[in-house]
Amino acid sequence: MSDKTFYVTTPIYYVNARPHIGHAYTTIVADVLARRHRLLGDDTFFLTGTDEHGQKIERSAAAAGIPPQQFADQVSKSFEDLWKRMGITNNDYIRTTSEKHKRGVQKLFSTLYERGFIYLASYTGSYCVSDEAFVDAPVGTPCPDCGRILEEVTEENFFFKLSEFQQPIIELIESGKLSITPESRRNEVLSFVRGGLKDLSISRSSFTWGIPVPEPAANLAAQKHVIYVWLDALANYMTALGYGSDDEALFQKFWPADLHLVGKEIIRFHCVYWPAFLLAAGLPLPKAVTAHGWLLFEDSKMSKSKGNIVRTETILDAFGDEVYGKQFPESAKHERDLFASDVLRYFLLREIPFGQDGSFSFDALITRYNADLANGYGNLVSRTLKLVETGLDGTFSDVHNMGFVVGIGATVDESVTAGRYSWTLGVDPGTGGPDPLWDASPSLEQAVDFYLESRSFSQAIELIAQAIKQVDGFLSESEPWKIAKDREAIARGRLNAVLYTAAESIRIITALLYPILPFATAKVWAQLGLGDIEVAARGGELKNLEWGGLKPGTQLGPLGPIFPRADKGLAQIMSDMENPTPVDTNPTDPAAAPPTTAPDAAPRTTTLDPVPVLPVGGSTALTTGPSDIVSHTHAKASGIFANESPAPVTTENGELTSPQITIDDFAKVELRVAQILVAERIPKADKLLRLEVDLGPDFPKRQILSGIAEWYEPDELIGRRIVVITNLAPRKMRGLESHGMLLAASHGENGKPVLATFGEDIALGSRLK
RNA sequence: GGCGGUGUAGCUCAGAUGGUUAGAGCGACGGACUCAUAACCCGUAGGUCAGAGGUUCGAUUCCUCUCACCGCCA
Repeated sequence: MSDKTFYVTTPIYYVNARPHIGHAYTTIVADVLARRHRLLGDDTFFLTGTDEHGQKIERSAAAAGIPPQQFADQVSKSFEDLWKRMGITNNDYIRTTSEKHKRGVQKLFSTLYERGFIYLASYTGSYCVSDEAFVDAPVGTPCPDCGRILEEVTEENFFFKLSEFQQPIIELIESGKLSITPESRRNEVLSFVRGGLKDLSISRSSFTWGIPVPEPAANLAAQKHVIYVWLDALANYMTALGYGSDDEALFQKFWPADLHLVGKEIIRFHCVYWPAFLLAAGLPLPKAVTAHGWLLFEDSKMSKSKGNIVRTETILDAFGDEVYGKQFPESAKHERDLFASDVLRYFLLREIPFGQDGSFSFDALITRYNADLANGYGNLVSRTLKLVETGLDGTFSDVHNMGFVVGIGATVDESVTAGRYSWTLGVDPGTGGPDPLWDASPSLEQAVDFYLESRSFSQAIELIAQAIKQVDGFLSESEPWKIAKDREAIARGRLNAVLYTAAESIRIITALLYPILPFATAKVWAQLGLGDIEVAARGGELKNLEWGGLKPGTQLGPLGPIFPRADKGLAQIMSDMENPTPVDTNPTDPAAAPPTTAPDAAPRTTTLDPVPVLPVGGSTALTTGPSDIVSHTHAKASGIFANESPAPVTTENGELTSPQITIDDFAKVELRVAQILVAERIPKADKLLRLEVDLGPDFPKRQILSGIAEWYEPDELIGRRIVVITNLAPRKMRGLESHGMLLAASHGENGKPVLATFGEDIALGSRLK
């Protein structure tokens, strides 16, 4: 093990939302880097975890009717469980509700206070509950960030003297002491800081779900304060290492971090606030912050309100069971998970130029998998090793090189823009020896290393993919299957040479792919007869790769498919898993169903989670962006809400409401008792609220859109028992589907709705008749 | 409104400090092979390099403007 340490972090994920593919993306990137550094021999620490404090969590927990800690425990566990399923190799899992963390945060706060960077002051302004921040926009208007209505809040708060750090931070960034990538993000941060920094409020007294401001500062304030969630959250990077605890050994060893991986939406917190806190506290600063883009589903941003969030579990289950499980019916679930995780890792890193927003779709995932992994890498391994098995009895007699040079045709120079290189194998059918010209070239490994270090994952993989194609092409040209039919000794020597060249190339390629495909490369490694790839990684066998590592006499392991082809139908399966058909208790006459009229129909319909879920309040997750900005192409709120409106104009089908009906007509309407679990505004929709309602254990939870936003605040609705028409045909509004409507009386001139409710206790799901 | 970015083959994207026929992968079509996971290999796509103007012997690559989309800030 080298003396070098490497400390990489993901953001800690906010437990307001359950994990989705965006979280997995960040975590995968960190895992790839951690694995790469471990195999290089660096003493590596990889941290992830969850961010659990704040008003949003407090409110979501209240909505769920459970204490915040219990709420946080449940969601945090869902993240941790997912990382385990995916074989993520984080060294620790930090939770901001842990005692260790709380003490560390209080120490940081105290340090800042003692050093004179914190003062108490009163402030009145527009406050966004969702973002937990004062916002520079009028009270009552939507938050420019997330679209939720701003509230006026007056608070006596502790402030951090951020304004004193403008110059130091500019210098820090310009000098490169703090590296920010991609370049565009760096420029954004710089221009933000140049625009001036205001002192930052770093405490809250309007809620209690947070870490208390410690003595003696706390004594200054009339009320109890909790520490601002961002100060709380950012400190995790140190508290996980024991900062502020009795044992700071890890902190001494690994701090400062080599790399904070973040989503582009939280770059400012990491590149301005965080360095300022550390400068003020007199602590070393992280070396680099790298921001990645967002994952779009097909072409639109994933968001809860659009219902197009892809859950990682869907991919694990679908690829694991439908692809791997079909090929290996006896395989354990854990093995399937790891296989599917590899597929996702490969896709995200290969398909998306790192730093940019990337498009995710099930079709693209399957296409990429089949083309690169099944038909490419997997097939190459398969055809090569089967020939070795049948033609050479599974072993080689000697090291050969049919003119393959594991080099590239350009000098790797960090000043050179990424993307200039292509890997060229110096195939020399004549001499069979490496072309001396190539010897001076950087190796494929060096080139891949360069790209990985610069976080150009797609280019690193592309280079490897080219190598795979080259070897495949070499095999096709050399036609070893024809040589194998000739039993002459000379032919046998040539067969040895051809197949050794291919197999050794595969070994090198496999070693390079290990951080990206830890599960699949382990299988290939074993098939090559090289044993356990994890052992090889720890033993330094996956670095400084040189030709000849595959020793003559090594017997191949048992062969078998690595990447079974995925059927195109898998896309539909995954899509269905994300969009379970809503259970209609009364099947609707299709002819009566109104057409889906939303002009801007979202690519996918809304999601009603098929498994019992925690109700979730807001919609912002750390890595997915400040939320659900509805595209401007969405139509303005209009008459399509008529069916939701209390105004007695028309029904869903446009019938007048006045004519008499029979008891049979009434019997067609299914009314049931429901409880509102989640209520939230839909960005840029003035009238519409999105509700999730519980109809008791016999029915799935469902989403209802209701045009009552002008009269009801979301929070006052949560927990209320209401009446819902459950067999109304689903209707799509603003890209979301509404499955039913709620009953309300119209009141007064402007038709203010009053929700129908009950004076007595009543079981959820009970039918009104 | 200010600053910045992006706009290249059906799709996803490379690329050029300005210069012979603008590239790759995927998809599609044709062919070949049959060792391999119906895979691999070879060939085919004629795209006004968003639009207009300018600089230049010459621009898709530089400059200006326009349009579209996006980001940061206000």
